[in-house]
Amino acid sequence: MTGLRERQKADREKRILQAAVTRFRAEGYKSVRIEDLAQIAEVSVGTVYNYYQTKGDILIAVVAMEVAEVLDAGETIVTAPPQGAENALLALIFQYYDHSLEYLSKEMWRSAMALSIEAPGTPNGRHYTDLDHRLAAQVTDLVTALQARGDIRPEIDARAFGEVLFNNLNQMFIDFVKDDDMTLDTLKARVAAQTVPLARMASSRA
Amino acid sequence: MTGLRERQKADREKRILQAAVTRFRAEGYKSVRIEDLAQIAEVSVGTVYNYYQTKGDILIAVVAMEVAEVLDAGETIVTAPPQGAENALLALIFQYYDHSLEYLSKEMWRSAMALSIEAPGTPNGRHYTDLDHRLAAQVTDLVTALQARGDIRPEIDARAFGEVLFNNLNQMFIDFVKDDDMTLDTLKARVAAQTVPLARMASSRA
DNA sequence: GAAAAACGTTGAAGTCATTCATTTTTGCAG
DNA sequence: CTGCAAAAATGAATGACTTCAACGTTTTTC
Repeated sequence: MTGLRERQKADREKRILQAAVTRFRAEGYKSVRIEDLAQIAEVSVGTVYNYYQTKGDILIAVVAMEVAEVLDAGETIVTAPPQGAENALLALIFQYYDHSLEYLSKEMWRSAMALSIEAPGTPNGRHYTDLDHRLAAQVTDLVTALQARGDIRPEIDARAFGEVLFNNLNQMFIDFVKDDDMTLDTLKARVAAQTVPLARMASSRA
Repeated sequence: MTGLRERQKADREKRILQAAVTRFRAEGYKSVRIEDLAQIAEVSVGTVYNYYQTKGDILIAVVAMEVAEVLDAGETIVTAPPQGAENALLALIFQYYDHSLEYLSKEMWRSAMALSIEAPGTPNGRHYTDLDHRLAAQVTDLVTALQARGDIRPEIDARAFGEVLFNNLNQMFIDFVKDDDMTLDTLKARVAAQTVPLARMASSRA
């Protein structure tokens, strides 16, 4: 059933994406030219644009793979969160952070974030924003789970609280990727300093 | 003391900036070409680059004017905050938001934000980040003032709490400018829903 | 199996930010 | 007023993304 044409198509797309993953990390998203990717993937420049609408699209495709893994790993924690609001929330957040640089460099994150803000209406912009929303939803899910279990006070608005937590961890991550010198440990320490008091305030037994 | 050369220089810079303010709002930052600005300001393309390092520089100059006003207006609130943590915090936040679209369009905000994330090391990127930090500091200042006055519990870490509040209002503002259809009222309602519970939790009398 | 249709590929051309060698203007000394 | 040095303006050239009309290849039809 897989005609030659179809196979070749899948092949080309894979080669282009593979080239992007490798080169973007090694040389930086900005420095890599479409022509470079085309050459490595053994297609023409025009063909790259048949598979991806813009250069940014290629980056978002790479980011999406990473975030999918992060969401997956997060699901494990949401399903069986560690004891106590504080531990559970930090576990999820730290897992996000630990995963974040596995396939992407800080420069790639910066470019992807800039893209999603600059062009929110484009497919890639919307895609990235959607991934963001899913992460936010996961944090809210965890809050809800903790509430159901009695670790967080029932009168707290899980949605609002989850959003605040996510917005904070996200913004802190932006600060992190903006500063090439900041380490993951520094990021974690700062976010912990912000999150722990909130978690305590929201905890059932103050 | 103002030689001809100096006067002409100031004149040209003003003309370029004025052209930018007008055109960026009317046509969007992206759509306006340097050549357009040069034409309106009656200088050459090269000259524009004598006054501003990049196109982004020009945008940041415009943003800086706006944020300067916002900070100024904010100072008034920090100096004499309304009664109660909740009222005071929302007053500051809403003032930020109400000011935000006075000179800048959503598209301009998006471009400026994208710029600061994408190129954090450049002068304009640093400039924008600096403005952000000053806004965050102002929120923290307000928290401190409220604490000193007894509206917020003394054991709360003003720095951490202020940062969380700012990160949240900032991220929500990003969501706002990313969505051309979202109104200021919707933004305010959402942020209020997130901020009020936090303010209550932090308030001296629960 | 050949012709036609459908689908993809190609790379040259277009656009725009940015650079830089050259030219022009200004300030100043004699 | 003239000539010169410093400062600034100029716009053609460069480099990168993106588009598109022409060409090739696969699939379908008869």
